[in-house]
Amino acid sequence: MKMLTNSFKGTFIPPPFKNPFLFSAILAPFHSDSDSASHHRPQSVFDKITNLDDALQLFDQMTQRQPLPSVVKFTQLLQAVTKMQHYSSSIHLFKQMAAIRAPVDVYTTAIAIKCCCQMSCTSEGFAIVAYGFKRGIVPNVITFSTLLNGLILEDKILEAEGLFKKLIKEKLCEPNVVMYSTMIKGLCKVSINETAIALLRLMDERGCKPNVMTYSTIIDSLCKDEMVDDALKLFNEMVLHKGILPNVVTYTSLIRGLCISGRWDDASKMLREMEDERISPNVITYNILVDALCKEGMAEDAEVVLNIMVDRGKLPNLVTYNSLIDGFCLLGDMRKAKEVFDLMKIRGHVPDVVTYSSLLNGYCKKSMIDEALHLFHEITDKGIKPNVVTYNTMLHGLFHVGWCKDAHELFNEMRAHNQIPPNAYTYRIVLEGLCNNHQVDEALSLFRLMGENKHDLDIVLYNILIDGASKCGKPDISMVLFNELSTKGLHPDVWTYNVMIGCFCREGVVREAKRLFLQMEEKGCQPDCVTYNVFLRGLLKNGQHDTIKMMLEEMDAKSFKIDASTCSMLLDRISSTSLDDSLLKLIDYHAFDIRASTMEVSLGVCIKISTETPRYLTGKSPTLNGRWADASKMLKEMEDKGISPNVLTYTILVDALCKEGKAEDAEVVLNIMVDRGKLPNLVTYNSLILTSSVCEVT
DNA sequence: GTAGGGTTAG
Repeated sequence: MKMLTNSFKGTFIPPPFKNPFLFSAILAPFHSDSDSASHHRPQSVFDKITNLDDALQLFDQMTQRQPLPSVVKFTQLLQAVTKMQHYSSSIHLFKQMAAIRAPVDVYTTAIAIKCCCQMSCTSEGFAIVAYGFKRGIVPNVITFSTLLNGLILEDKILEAEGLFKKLIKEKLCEPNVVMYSTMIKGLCKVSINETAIALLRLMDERGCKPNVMTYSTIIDSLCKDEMVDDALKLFNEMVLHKGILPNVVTYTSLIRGLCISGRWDDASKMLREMEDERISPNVITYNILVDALCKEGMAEDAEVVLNIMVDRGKLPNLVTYNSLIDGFCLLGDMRKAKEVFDLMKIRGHVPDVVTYSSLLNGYCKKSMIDEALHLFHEITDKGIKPNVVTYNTMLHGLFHVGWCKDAHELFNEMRAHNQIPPNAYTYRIVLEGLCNNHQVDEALSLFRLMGENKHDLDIVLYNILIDGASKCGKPDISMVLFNELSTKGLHPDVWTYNVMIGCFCREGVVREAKRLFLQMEEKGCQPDCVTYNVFLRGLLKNGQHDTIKMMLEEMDAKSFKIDASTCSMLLDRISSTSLDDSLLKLIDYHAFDIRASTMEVSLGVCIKISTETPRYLTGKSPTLNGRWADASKMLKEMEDKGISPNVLTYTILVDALCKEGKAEDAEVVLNIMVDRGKLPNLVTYNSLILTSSVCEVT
């Protein structure tokens, strides 16, 4: 709080009113003793205050009046300042009121407490309660709800729960629907949805009826945790059993939940349903659709949504444009991204750090490093403060093109200024960047330095290093790191095991890989699809064919799919007759979705460099479904980098084209690969044959 | 006459 007050320690020199008309309007009630004209006034003249300077000057006038204006006038002024979100000013005014013994009551203190809470200083809010006590102000359910909300905003859920229980136990106030809803929000914030629902039941039992906000809070939380079906169940209960009408927020949460679960049809049904109920989607609803479509690589569809919203009179805002720009950047379509960028400026929106970070990401992704660096400097020139995401994006871009020295300098700049401290992602990007550029030793020494600085040494960083060391031919480092996990109190996760199994297989120590494979299950870490694929490739590579059949059967039982490179290896071994071709039956070609996830794995090198970049930052995996333009660009990019496509690369293209019904194009690719001296293999022909036979039947 | 809770972006 000292910090807050310090910024105000100078004397108050009220600036001239920006709006003289407003000045007289506000002062009018104080000049006349008669209130006869009061019913012609709007509800409160304080509503008319639109800027802080006017409010501060008015406050100054009020404090000089004799006698002082009523507590209500002061409270209204304080509320006006608070509504403008000038929380620190509100607190300052409240303190001035206290200093001059201006009247305060339970309403005034509630506003001041809210301001403290909004500034993440809930403890100051409690101090105000104590101050109020001294002046005979008894906190009520609103005061406590505000404090409860403050603790939740600060992520102090346990303390919030403690306060909530104390209030009930000591009968300090009777919780009402707002207080219950606030506590429910806190529980939802840490994803304890079951407890939140239990509290919903409890309040009902205690005779406090939940309302649409209470339900919406839980529905939203379930949606965020991708438990949309549970959310829909609760939605039905609310509407059908409790007769509570959903509103735009309820629908918006559900639509978002359906979108993130990829349930586009259901999302559009829900949109129709809400419109049938005559609830208009608002800007947020539309923005969610725009954003979800962009994240799925459907920026063009998102643009259609944007135009629909304009048609319906809902003006897109900064968030809308930022999502769309990001969407086109993700697609690598910088021309469209720039087009939207220009459009938003024409329509009067000022691009912010998010806008610029997206564009930066787009340039980095396309290896347009000069453009990226130019933009990076332009951001500061425009007076926009780059944030940690901006820096992370730039760092990622520099590593991606192998400019390790520049990346290192930028990283040092971040650390030196301490204005923008690196976060967990920064360290991931830097360590991974160094490893990808064969600088494992640098990565390792940086990592050790971080340990001294007591940075979060999480399992993800270990995974990056273990993998990096192994891939750079330093398996001994991988082993050391893996073995020290337990001394750091860290538990290997499925990634760690996958990386280590891959490491042992690479080194030809299949026995050790197998030991880990068995160990992970014992330790409660279930092998995933990647584990099986990695291990299977290890077995194939090292000629250990005896357990392969069993592995394939296990994968089948768990519905894990074989990825492209495993499949290719397997077929290669079968065709070279060292493996029983009855195994072919175990490879389900129809289930072999080579287009999307497999493509990522097989084109690993390229994808790592480019497509994964933005998704990596958001923690989601890329989807390349139907992104032909991108695929072809990627092919060009890899050729530009001197990486020749191999049989697998071509086969993926052939298969993807076949699955899209473009068998003729696939045949062209087949001819190209032959021309370039890459011989089509069994999978290549199978893809083509499968398509032709389907065509003939239908 | 004056106070509290739920939905969107990198």
